[in-house]
Amino acid sequence: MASVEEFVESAGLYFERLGLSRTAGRVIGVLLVDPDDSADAPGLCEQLGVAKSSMSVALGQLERGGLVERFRPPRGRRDHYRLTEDVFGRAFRAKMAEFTAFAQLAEQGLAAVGDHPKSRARLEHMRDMYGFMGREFPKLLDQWDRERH
Amino acid sequence: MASVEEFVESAGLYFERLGLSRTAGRVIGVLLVDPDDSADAPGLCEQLGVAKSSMSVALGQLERGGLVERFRPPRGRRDHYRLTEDVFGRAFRAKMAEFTAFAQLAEQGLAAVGDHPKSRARLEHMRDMYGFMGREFPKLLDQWDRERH
DNA sequence: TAGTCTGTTCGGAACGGTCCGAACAGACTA
DNA sequence: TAGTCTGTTCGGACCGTTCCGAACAGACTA
Repeated sequence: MASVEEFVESAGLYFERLGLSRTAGRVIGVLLVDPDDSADAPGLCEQLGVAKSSMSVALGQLERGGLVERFRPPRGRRDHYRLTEDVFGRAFRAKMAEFTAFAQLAEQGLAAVGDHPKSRARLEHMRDMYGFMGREFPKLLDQWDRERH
Repeated sequence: MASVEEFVESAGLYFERLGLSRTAGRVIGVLLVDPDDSADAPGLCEQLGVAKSSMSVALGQLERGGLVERFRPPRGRRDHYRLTEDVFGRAFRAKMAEFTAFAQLAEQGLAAVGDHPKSRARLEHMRDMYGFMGREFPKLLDQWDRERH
């Protein structure tokens, strides 16, 4: 119940629900508990029992998503990967984008629906609520930054 | 760009990313713009071009998730479905649960990892940040309720 | 009771996403 | 230049999910 393997497996599950692939999620799990700050692709393949091609696309996903960054030590031959400084800040900002996207979806609905009062009221409620969250959530992030640093 | 069909299709896409099936998402789209407050299963099948078996499982998902509720008009023979009063409140609360789940994932990591300072610092940061969001987000919902009603 | 209507459950088909091994491209070494 | 190492891309296989049509179960009507 407290082994690193189990944690990595859980992380794979959790991050998969965020839209990542299972492998990408497990990579994040490894990087979270790794005593070193970084890992390299062959090591990750070995540790997770995954082909290097799959690892390549998983790491590409993570890099494009800004969750992981790639670097190469001086005089090194292979890339290393580590979590970006504010992985979690980024994850939260992605959530925020989701809020504004839903507000826009409501706008689309308002543009499409006629002038039925109930429909409009529903969609306006949706727009206002997601808009409110989209505005307030970043403030929460700022508050966290202030209280922490 | 402003037709109801397109809106329903968009809604299907958007809610699919929240973990619903495509069909369930489109059902929500229909219920959002429907001038009446409700729809019945045969009508939804007709409108979305979907088999009634698929509709049955989609509506079951939505009902179990608390997004849609089922009722039967007096002397009626068939069930009707409508969005629950605070669909969006529920959606936000689900997000909140996600936050606390990630805080717990961090706890699991802390229990599994040794005493490597960097690993612990990362995981404690994760735990604290998601914990903070899990505590503060409900307040945001309360604030919204107060300002609105 | 037989017939009709509503909704659920089941087995199989279809689809999208992920994975693997192999081929490939570029950088470095000898 | 030939050989080695690292990382990417490609085609095919696999897996889980969602869908459909059909069979089923329950409530109501005549």
